[in-house]
Amino acid sequence: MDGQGGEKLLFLTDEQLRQGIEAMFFAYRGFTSDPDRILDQHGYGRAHHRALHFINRSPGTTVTNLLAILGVTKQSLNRVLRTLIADGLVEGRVGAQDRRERHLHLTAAGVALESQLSDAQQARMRQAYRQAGPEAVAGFRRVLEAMMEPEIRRQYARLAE
Amino acid sequence: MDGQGGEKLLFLTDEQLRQGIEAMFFAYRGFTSDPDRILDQHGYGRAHHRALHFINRSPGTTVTNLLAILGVTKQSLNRVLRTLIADGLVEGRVGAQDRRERHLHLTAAGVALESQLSDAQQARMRQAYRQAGPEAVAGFRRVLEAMMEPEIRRQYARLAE
DNA sequence: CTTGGAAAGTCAACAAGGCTGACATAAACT
DNA sequence: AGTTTATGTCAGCCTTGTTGACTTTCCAAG
Repeated sequence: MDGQGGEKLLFLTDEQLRQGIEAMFFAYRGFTSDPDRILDQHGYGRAHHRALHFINRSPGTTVTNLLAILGVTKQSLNRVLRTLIADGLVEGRVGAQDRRERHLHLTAAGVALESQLSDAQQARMRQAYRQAGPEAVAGFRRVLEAMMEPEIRRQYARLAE
Repeated sequence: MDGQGGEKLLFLTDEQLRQGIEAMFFAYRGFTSDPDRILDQHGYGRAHHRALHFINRSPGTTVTNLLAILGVTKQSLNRVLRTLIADGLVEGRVGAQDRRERHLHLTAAGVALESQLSDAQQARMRQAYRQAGPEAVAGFRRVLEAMMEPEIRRQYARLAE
């Protein structure tokens, strides 16, 4: 089912794969460049952006949840979270049922910065989507999903619910 | 040409863009995970991989060329290049016409490691391409290209020649 | 033939953001 | 009462990015 089942798949030459790899590399740079500039002005880095993004996405999420999504150690995340809380962008509320948990929320200031970052990144994404067309977008999403680790893909799908 | 030319483009909701952003983030993690594991065993990092990749791609390229492609400072690149040369994976040949330039080449050992990294990354890419199908791949590429900085897109196109 | 400037390399210092390991505390569970 | 879980924190290390200053080499133009 592979030898000739891949009628159109014969085009998967070494060179094509290599170009796909390079496209990912260069595109990811573009993808992060706008938020990076904004973060820089505020003295933050990409790690802060990621935390803000996912707290905004799932308000009330716990630290453990966030660790699983971000795939970093708690020490690494804590360093970032500590500064965001100290700067009044994030709030950690003690859990109602389980009081060990901290439920993370953005403050008004946190929402403001997240929006600014999000707007910049979304603007580029929108431009790319428009330029490529709706069918390209569907393909883009399918390939990206197929590229994720299965475990991560599940979390990704859960977020999109 | 934009106001209503986007018949199908009305679907660009905030939520869709957000999912695209998350897909990029998670997919990039998958994209780098296999090479990362191999690099770790050799005591190298992603920066070494990038250097090996582009030297392999454009044998005889100069340090300045590489700097432009990688978008880092020469000090940063030099540190990586120095270890690769010391470890006998890369060779820097003095330029024939302009003897200030170093023309970079992989040694046999360099080619071996690059292949190992490349094979791992290509395997994932191939699997994702097959799973998503040829039309999705075309769309994937179009969106990625539209996401790059224009300057970078030109370099990307030049590489693909 | 001198001099300006480009290409390359090096040293030092610093920061972000990963990591490990060890340990503390509070709360929940058994 | 004892164990497990969630979180936080200290200390230290690594990679990989940065800036700034400086040197060496060497081409090319005056």
